[in-house]
Amino acid sequence: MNKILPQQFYERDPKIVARELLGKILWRKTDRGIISGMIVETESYGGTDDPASHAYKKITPRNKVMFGPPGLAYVYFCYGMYYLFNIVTGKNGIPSAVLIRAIQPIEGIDLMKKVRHTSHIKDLANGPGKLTRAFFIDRSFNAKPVFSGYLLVKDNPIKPDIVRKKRIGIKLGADKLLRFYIKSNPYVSLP
DNA sequence: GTACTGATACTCT
DNA sequence: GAGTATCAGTACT
Repeated sequence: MNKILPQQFYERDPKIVARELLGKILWRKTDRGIISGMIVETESYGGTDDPASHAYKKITPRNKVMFGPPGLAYVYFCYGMYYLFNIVTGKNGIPSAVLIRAIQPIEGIDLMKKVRHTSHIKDLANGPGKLTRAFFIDRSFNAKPVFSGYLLVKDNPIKPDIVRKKRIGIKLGADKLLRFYIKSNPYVSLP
């Protein structure tokens, strides 16, 4: 069994954490079974110099988790239908987070197919809104740690080839190279 | 195969 | 009251 990544893993610059999270395992226990997958795509948000970050302007009730201690989940509701799953990084008081954008399914594929109403494995979690549905993630996970409980990130010894690209779906700060994904992996959301 | 549009509800101003 | 770190379906070529 792979080791759970410790809280100190997240207590670093979000750009480093986003890169090192690639290839790691996202693990979820539900009352309908175990779900797991490899993280294949992430984006880094944060610092006070990133205009795309929710925490760019000031602290609000919604984004206060980003200012808190590292290793907590930041689940954000967007476009009326979708939850986006982030992990808070950096030291306590510094607002930053890593958005998990895509997962390669490993365990619980049949369960994901039922929830997602598709039989295409590639479409199960190749996008931030899709993966939260496939993993049963909702707002109740906001501010919950990812190093204990029913939603965990585990270590994985592989060393993937990493590509660095522009971020997706945002307006401000869109040209920053803060999106990372595993090279030639078919499960990323966009090439 | 690609391009465009509507759905939808929560949060901050 | 407006904007949003998106997805899926429809309409084309």
